[in-house]
Formats: sequence, structure tokens, C-alpha cells
Amino acid sequence: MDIQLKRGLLDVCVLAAIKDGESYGYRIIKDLKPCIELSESTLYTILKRLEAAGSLTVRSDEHNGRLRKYYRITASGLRRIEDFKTEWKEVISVYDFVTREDGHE
Amino acid sequence: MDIQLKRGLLDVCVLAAIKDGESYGYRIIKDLKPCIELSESTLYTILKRLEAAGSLTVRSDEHNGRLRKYYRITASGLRRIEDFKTEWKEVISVYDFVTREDGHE
DNA sequence: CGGAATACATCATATCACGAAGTATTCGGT
DNA sequence: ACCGAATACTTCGTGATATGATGTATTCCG
Repeated sequence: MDIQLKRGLLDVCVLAAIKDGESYGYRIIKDLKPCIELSESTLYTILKRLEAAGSLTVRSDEHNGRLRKYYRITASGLRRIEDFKTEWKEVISVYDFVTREDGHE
Repeated sequence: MDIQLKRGLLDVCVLAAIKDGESYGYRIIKDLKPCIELSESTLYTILKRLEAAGSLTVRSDEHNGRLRKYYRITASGLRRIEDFKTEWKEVISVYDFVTREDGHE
């Protein structure tokens, strides 16, 4: 998918990936793979950004002697998904403008 | 609208604004206003980018003693709009993922 | 006469996706 | 027992991009 189009979707995709329960980085990437592809460097940047914004919380835990960071969505993060849905109406109207058959007369 | 969402739409909006006939910068902004807002600096950056990409051609003309640059969409630009429509199917499937009621079980 | 509108241009800045590279552990196959 | 793949997270540099600020110059309207 075009990188510019992805920009508006990635953050909210990551939030959607954890909205039904805690998850961690590597698994988020795999869960999102059928939906949208993103690299590790991209994901961890996004997770940090979302944490800084208060959209999710982090908890470090040991899993088989290996560190894992579990991410959980917050109320603010859920709200962000709702805001996205609201904004989507605008996006659709832009899409309609772009794909309309004939012009502004 | 969220700036990240706009990023995927602006180029194609500008192309859509000239797809039914030549237009110029200031008018494009006004024509797009009901659809999507963009500043002059943004528009002229986009027009330059689209020209470099061969999506449109420019023609300078004098209008009431004042310079005007008229932009016309090319076949490649029209194709770009078609590509956008194709990609939109992916976008919709991402949207469905984000807004699905319940999780990946 | 003056300010708003028209019209285009340049620059600096902030945000962001991504590849590359690194560290460290576990697991499966032979 | 060994080795490569998979797991898991981190940091750094780069390139693309939207935007505000600022500038220049002309026309139109009250």
C-alpha cells in the first residue's frame, strides 16, 4: 500500500490490534500482517508514540527467560479509535470527490 | 482532518481538481475548500511534485497583466487516480479491521 | 486611497515510515 | 552437540512531506 495512505492508518491499526486484550510487539506485527504490513522499527516507533500520547500502557514481563513488553489499550486509546471512525466520514466524502464522474459545474 | 490522513489524499485531490479541465493554483485551493483544506505553500509543493512525476503539465499565461500558471492533467495523472481507486479496496479492508466489533479469535 | 483579494514562491521546521544494523535468547532439525 | 531460523526489542540515519511564516506584486472595490 502507498506509504502516504498508510500514515493515516498505522497508529489506529496498532490500537485495534490490542483493543481486545494485551499483546506484544512481535505478535502485533504478525496479527496485522494480513491487514497491513509494517516493519519492526516502524512498530516500535508507533508504540512509543502511542504510549507518550497515553493511548496505551506498557508492562514488562519475563517470558521464557526473555523480556517481553505487553501493551494494553487505555480509555484514551479507545476514544482514539472512535475519533477515527468519526473522521472517516470526511475521508469518504473526499474519496467521493476524487472519484466522482464529472465536474463541479 | 488529521494531517496523517490527509497525506494519502492531497495529491489525488489536486489531480481530481484539474481532471475536468485546466485550472490554476489559487482556484484549485478554492475548489477544494469544501472537500479538503490546504494552504498555498502545501499546494504549490504538491503541484511541483506532480509535475516532476509527470502527472500534470504546466503552461504559463498572462491574465490581466498578472502571471498565472495553468495546470492540466496528463494520462499518467488520470492513471494515478485509477490506481488510487484500486488501492482504496485495501484501505477499506483496513478500516473494517479497525472497526470490527470483536477480535481475532 | 487603502485594504482585501488574487497569485505565486521560498525557507525552516516537525513528523513520520523505513531499512540497516545490533543484541540476545530459544527452538527445531540433523 | 551444533547451527540456522525464529523470537523480541532497540537505535540510528534518511527521505518524504505538510505547514506556517514571510515575501513580492498586481488588481479590485468601497
